[in-house]
Amino acid sequence: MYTIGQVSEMFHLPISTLRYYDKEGLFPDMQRQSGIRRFSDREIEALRVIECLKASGLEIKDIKQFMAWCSEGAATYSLRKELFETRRKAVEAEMKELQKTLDMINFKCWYYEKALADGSEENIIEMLPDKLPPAIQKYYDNAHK
Amino acid sequence: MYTIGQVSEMFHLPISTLRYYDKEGLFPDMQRQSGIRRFSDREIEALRVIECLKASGLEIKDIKQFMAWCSEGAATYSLRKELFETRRKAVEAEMKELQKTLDMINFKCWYYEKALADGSEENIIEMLPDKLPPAIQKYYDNAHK
DNA sequence: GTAATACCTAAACCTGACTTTAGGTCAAGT
DNA sequence: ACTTGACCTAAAGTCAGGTTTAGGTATTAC
Repeated sequence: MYTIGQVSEMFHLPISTLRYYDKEGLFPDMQRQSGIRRFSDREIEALRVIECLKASGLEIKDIKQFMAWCSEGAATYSLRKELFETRRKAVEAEMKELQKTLDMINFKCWYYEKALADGSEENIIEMLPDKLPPAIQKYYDNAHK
Repeated sequence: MYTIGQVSEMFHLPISTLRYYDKEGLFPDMQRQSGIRRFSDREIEALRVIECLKASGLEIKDIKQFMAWCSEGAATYSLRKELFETRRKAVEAEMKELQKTLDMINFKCWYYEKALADGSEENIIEMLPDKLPPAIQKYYDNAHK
């Protein structure tokens, strides 16, 4: 059992954020002792899942829905499983997007390195798109698909 | 040369967003013809870079700074290069975060699949953390590091 | 000539996720 | 007794990144 201050330190989250999560219904079963929140292992695990779902791009109101399902027991296993499968697809898509972004960034890093060495961008434009170093080719392709 | 409507279709961005970007200074050199914006190749390329920098997590006001550097010519090559190198680090970090998130999601998918097969979560808790299927082990480790 | 389109601006509005403020309770230490 | 520290609430404020609204111009289509 932990106080809000302890949980705040454990997760490096402001107390105000924990209270906000609680107000939004993310800890539907949290107990209180004369008004004071008691975070049990259940809430600690919930918080880990909250961070995961948030990082996957899920909104607070949908995390609330998930937490409500958790309170409902075995009847919602398949809903919960489907939610995580949808999250998996979303995260995989996001990672692909980020890989494309990284490709373009790498191209730009190469580009400015060349511009710095040349003192101008002129000849870089000229050498595109056929004379690119092979390692840079895909970044260019990606950036100009 | 394109009108705002054509660019809107090319990039699948609302016209209001393009005007907002312009207002925020993201197209510092855009020309107008009797009040109407003319998007040249320069602005089209700028828009590609804007999408890249946005996807990398950069804020609009910092993208504006970058676009201003582009207008200043060769004197800012190294600033621009450093910006992209910083973006590379940020994106790489974000991808690592997303991989951890994905690991936990995969664990949860496995968990609910097992819960559904068993009809209860009881025995799953019991079989943790030593008897996990090897393919799932790292997801659990990650989720409970 | 008038109606439909496509463009324009300034300013207000919106959303999600918090954070801050203002005021209050309660237990422990001095 | 009284101050300190950790907790509490409701409500207002903040911020980024847009979107919507209200009113206007300019060109083409009939």
